[in-house]
Amino acid sequence: MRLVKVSSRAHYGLRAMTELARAYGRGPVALSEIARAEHLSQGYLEQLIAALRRAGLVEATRGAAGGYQLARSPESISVYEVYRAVEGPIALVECADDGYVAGSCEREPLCASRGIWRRVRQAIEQVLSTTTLADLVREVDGEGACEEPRAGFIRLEALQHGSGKAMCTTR
Amino acid sequence: MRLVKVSSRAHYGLRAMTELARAYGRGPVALSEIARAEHLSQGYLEQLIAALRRAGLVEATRGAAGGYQLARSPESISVYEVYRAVEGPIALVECADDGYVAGSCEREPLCASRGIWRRVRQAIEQVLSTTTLADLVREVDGEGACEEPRAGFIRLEALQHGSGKAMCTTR
DNA sequence: TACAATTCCTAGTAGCTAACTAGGAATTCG
DNA sequence: CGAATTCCTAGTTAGCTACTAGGAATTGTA
Repeated sequence: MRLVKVSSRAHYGLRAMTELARAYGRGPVALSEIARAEHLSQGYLEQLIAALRRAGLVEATRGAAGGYQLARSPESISVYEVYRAVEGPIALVECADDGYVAGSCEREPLCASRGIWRRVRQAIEQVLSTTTLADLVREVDGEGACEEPRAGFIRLEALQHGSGKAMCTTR
Repeated sequence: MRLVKVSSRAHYGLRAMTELARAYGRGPVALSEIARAEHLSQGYLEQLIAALRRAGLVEATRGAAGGYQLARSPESISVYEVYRAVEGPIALVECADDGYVAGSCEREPLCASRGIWRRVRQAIEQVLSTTTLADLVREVDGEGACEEPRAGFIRLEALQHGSGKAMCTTR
């Protein structure tokens, strides 16, 4: 019963990236820490962060005391980039998507429903590409959230012991 | 590999509605005719149009020579109404959706990813609710498409014998 | 009055895929 | 050396979307 939905890949991937944005400039953060802070499965997160790494958005440091950090500043990474890295291009309906070859649907010239999906897609892309990780973090943590590193991982540690309340999940 | 996608319910439902918009003012159109024109499964379409009827968007005439017609003019029916009728409210991520009860996610105060999904949802709703069936049909059929009923079901008949090319489907 | 064409309703089903889990190899710090 | 990490690939499972099937009720037409 849900028409347009966001997969957990995108949701989790973005959540991981906001954690890295918060820790920007403080060296690598281990995946276990992110998983704990965001209450996500570490194994699953591994796959998502691998995609983010391949896209050049995060850098990994292997071995003990290793972890991940943003490859660029939070101000320069848009949510759209994160989205594409973990999910690929937005695919609403094939005939209104990016790779669509004009004419491959014979109904095309008379199809009255195509136009709207194109516009919806563009609206989504617009919002995603004009918002950066820094925007998201600032929105919640307040001004200066990304600029001046505070002592320790305040945000990360704050939520460690869940109260049993529901977490944000896809479903 | 698709992050945001439109279900076939919405896509098909909208396509059926654009056909009804084209036939507006000419009496009921049988489902078999719509199914043929849009190359959709009639049985599946039955379920979709039932939802549209319950939502008060179409009216049914039972019995022989029966069929469906728009309950209101194409100018007064937004795509958003169609969407909601067949799919329910837009549900991107539970914590950013309509029925979300503030505070039910304990991460809420620190969650930096919520904001963006709310904005994406609003952008989608904006596009959907400012576009009417008449807009869609006019876009494709040209000016006057919905105003002056032409003779016969030109548009409906035009595509009856498929050339074997791929049709617009969800996948 | 039959019958053909339609709407209406419910239940089932099959295949896909998202969301994980498992297991282990490679790397690096202490 | 060993603990902690990243890295990689191959399952697995449960849910859901997109149907199909079957039949009852309604109504214009011959």
